[in-house]
Amino acid sequence: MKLSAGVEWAIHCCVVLSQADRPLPGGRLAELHGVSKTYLAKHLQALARAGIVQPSEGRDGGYALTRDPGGITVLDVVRAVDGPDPAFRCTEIRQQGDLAAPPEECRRPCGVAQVMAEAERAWRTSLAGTTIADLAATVDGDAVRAAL
Amino acid sequence: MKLSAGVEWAIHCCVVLSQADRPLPGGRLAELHGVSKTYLAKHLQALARAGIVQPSEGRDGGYALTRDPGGITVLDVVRAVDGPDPAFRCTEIRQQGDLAAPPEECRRPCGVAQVMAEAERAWRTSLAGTTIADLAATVDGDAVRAAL
DNA sequence: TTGACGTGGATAGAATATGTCCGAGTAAAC
DNA sequence: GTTTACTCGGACATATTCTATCCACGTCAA
Ligand code: FES
Ligand code: FES
Repeated sequence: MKLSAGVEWAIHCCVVLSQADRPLPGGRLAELHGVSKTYLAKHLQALARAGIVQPSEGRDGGYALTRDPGGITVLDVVRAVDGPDPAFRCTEIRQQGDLAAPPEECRRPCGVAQVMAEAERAWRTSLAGTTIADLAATVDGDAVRAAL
Repeated sequence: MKLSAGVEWAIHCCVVLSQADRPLPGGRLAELHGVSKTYLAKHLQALARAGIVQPSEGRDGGYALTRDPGGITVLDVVRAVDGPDPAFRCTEIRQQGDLAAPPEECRRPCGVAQVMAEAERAWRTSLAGTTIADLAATVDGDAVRAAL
């Protein structure tokens, strides 16, 4: 199991944006974290599609959060960047091969899939318990604002 | 985030093995589930390295569980097949770029990394709460044993 | 002796993640 | 209103990983 590296970038960008009072360009956000401008832009686009950040074009444009940092959970960002697909995908192998179960036993989802789904639910619940505002409180907000 | 498809194969194989009273060859396990023999063999080797199954070589050889199904958790199988690396890997981008935090502020792990680690802990805890024996109780054991 | 089986590595192909590029469009400045 | 600089957005390569296959070898039971 592997999570896209862009997740770390995106969350940190959201924390920085929560400290800014005006839109920040994608290139500036990349410089602040020392990462690829163009690749970060791709993830910012994903955040925009998810409705987490609002892009403004033209000169002095950039990205800004669409709502209060306390209303954006870490899960929102992770789902936007990494995609909403669950990590475990059941391919219904119980219906294939020599010991294929009859269809009437497959109305209920496979027990294995249920366990994996429950675990992912716990994972998402944990991520949803922290907001960008919570994370912003753990960093030096003054230093971030001074770097604008 | 994506989980290896071999995880599904491996868990189902462990459930089948819990119903068997003698070693089952890897090729037979593949036929039972209708999957690639050679690729499944690779995952079975991973299970063997993790000490979950015990291979027996030579004629009439095969794989058997090393301990009671009640002592093997789903997490054990997932870690064996998918690897022990955490899904989220912090690259310490807070120490890079224009707003690099000074080292004295980086003694504690980044708050973002803490949140992600806590979520993965919840995921693993959930997986560790179910054993192969629990899963075996949800399938038709008679049908499996009849297919031997 | 023989045949079946697991082990490990080497080897392709497919899918995905990562990184880069340039054009269309926009808003500010003059 | 024109110019200009700046932005986003998607299309385009590259690298890494996952998936799948094959073969040579050692092992064990019949
Ligand atoms: S058939 Fe997919 S998890 Fe059991
Ligand atoms: S620096 Fe890696 S998660 Fe914050």
